[in-house]
Amino acid sequence: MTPRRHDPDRRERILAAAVRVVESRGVDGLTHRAVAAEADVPLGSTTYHFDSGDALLVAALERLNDGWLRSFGDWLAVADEAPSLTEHLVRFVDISLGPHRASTESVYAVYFAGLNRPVVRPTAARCLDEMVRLLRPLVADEGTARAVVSLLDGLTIQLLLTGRPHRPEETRRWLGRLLPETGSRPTPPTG
Amino acid sequence: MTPRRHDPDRRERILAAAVRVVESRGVDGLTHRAVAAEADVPLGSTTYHFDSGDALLVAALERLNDGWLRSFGDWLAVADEAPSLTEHLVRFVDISLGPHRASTESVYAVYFAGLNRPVVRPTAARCLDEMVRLLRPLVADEGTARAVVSLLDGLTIQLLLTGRPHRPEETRRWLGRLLPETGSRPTPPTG
Amino acid sequence: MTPRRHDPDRRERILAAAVRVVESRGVDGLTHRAVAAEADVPLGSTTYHFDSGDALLVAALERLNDGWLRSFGDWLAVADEAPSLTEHLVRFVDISLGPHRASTESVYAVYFAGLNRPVVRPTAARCLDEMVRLLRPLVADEGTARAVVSLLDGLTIQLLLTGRPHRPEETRRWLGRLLPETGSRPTPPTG
Amino acid sequence: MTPRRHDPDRRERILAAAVRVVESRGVDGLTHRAVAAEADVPLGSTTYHFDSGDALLVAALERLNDGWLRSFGDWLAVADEAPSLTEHLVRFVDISLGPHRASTESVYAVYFAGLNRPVVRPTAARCLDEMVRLLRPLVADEGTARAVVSLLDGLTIQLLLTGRPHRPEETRRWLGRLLPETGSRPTPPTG
DNA sequence: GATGAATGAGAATTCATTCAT
DNA sequence: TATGAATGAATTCTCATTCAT
Repeated sequence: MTPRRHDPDRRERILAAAVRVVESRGVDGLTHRAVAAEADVPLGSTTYHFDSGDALLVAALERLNDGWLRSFGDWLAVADEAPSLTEHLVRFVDISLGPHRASTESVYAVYFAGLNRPVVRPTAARCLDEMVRLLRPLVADEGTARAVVSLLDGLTIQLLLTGRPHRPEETRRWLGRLLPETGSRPTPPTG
Repeated sequence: MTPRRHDPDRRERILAAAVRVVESRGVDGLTHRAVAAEADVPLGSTTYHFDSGDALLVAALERLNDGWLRSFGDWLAVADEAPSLTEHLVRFVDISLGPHRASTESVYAVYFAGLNRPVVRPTAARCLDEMVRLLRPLVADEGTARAVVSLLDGLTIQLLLTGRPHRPEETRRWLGRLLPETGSRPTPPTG
Repeated sequence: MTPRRHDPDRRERILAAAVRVVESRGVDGLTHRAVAAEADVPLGSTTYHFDSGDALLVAALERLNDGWLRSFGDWLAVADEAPSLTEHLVRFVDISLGPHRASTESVYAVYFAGLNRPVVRPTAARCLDEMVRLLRPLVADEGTARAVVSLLDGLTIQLLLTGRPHRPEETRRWLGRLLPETGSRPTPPTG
Repeated sequence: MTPRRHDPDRRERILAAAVRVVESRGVDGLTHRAVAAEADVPLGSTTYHFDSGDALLVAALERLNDGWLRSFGDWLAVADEAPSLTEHLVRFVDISLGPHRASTESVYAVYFAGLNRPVVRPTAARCLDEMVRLLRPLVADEGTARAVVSLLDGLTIQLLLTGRPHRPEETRRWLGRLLPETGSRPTPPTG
């Protein structure tokens, strides 16, 4: 480890390292020690900036979520370039399970952490709520958005766990049932 | 701890204790020591019967799955008493999130443990595949079964994490889209 | 923590906080960090004003002693209003173990900290010597004063540790043996 | 550290080492690490036998007490060889502060620990009660025994802390006031 | 077979202190 | 002068696993 007495971005570098640790070793592998090694920083430095394991965990998972939500938002932002929302989402699943599989696994690991540890539950919940919020303007109502997110989550988890290849035509079939796209514009939110 | 020399059900009791440990402390809390304490058995006894941590983990999660699958299977077995399959599944979600919430949380913890640890991935996959297999005879085809399981999983996880109350009419609405029950009998599997 | 730049009483406030920390968490709980939190002051500020742990410890214990000695002195100052010195001291024990129990425990913690840590030994010794000095004018000679302080200390410690209730008539009985009050005035110090 | 796979007296040796650590470094210096080093045993071995710091502390202090109480008991057992009980106790103080000063300091450190930490309070209380019990048959009543123990404790603490030399004639003077030895045998307990 | 004991690794955490600003 | 940041050393504790009996 290079000694570095004055290092203004220390906290930032630690956090980035924490994310990399989660991505490479899973949520359980996130320890102060692992992060210190990954960030090339003394152990005490990690505990200085994140004084408890929970603090480190929550910060890392928040950042992971942010990245995922940004991707999702960016993707939805160009939904109008696709033939249909269904098609656009099918493609999202495809990418999530293909080139982005690693980060997809990490995000679903956040859900897991949320089930086991009360401290991260808000983080996991925020991720879900935010996905719904991003999807909302493109569909008929909030219930639809929630259902679509549920189906996407359930499908993705199933495919991640069973290792079966993604069959876009299946995804299209079921998403289509939830999103009967009539050609009319989605109803804007009333609130 | 009571000494108990000739104890033919030792292995069985350890396993039952392991399940209780997972249910009460989560997957991360499953350690030889915790199980030994819960089973009122010496530490060495747990390592004798399950010589690695993974062995213990997998055995416990398999058993958890079995319990869950049995519930699911039993529930489906009386599906014909319900007004419709949709209605029957809505009710299942209701129960899962209500009286059975604790064991529901445990089962989803198995899923996500599967994401983090390769050794449990087959266990988690088996659970999903088995749910599909149980549902298959009641729906049009295997794809439908998979989609229904996905939606149920996604919905349940969403409700567990956000803490929102279950709204049966919403669940009914979306399940109904996947299961357009026409009154005709489901197509039997062709295989 | 409220930023507070020009704060002339900073040192004073840190010291007062240190005393509160000793009273609430014991001598072992006295750390720079705990004091910083209690005083609502940055950590660096505590190390600036008290550059070593020993300095902080000694300063806090000195102040604790001062408070105790002031109480003891004030009490003795009105000894002539009591029927006898014995009676007055019995009452002091009563109060020490009753309403003032918390601060009594702290002061005896100072004594014993003196046994463990050479740096505080002078502080503890000063407390004892000062009690003797305060008592001296009211009794026959310095030896008597020392014996009375010894008995009071021994009794108090015994009652604190065993949790037995204070029996004033017992205290009166034994103090009376050391202080055979004949009605004659105490011999003034010869020195 | 010599590896020693099978070591039947391991626990015993750890405990003995713990006592030596308390005697040499004080109660605060008693850590698993220090004990491991002193006992020439791996760290894990100390945590195996005494799984918490409190367990180690209590065990060590109990043993320290036992040694002290044995000395005190042995000393009292030959009280009839002395000119008087007072004289015998004066001599005990003399020895405690002289050749046995180190172990005397340790025992009073147990008192200290009792004030600060609830877990050792019973140990400290037991020491006091046991001293009273040992002394009881030699004096008029239990109150006398308690008073004598109080005075001895108070005196000893005072001398340990102030560093003043023991003045046997003073001790004799005050002990004599509590123990007006009339030559008659002490009243045996009525219980 | 069964198990108490042993062990080494690694976890979180706390801390006094130093240093750069 | 004051202080946030940094750091290295300790501490407790938990654990999976191995081993001798």
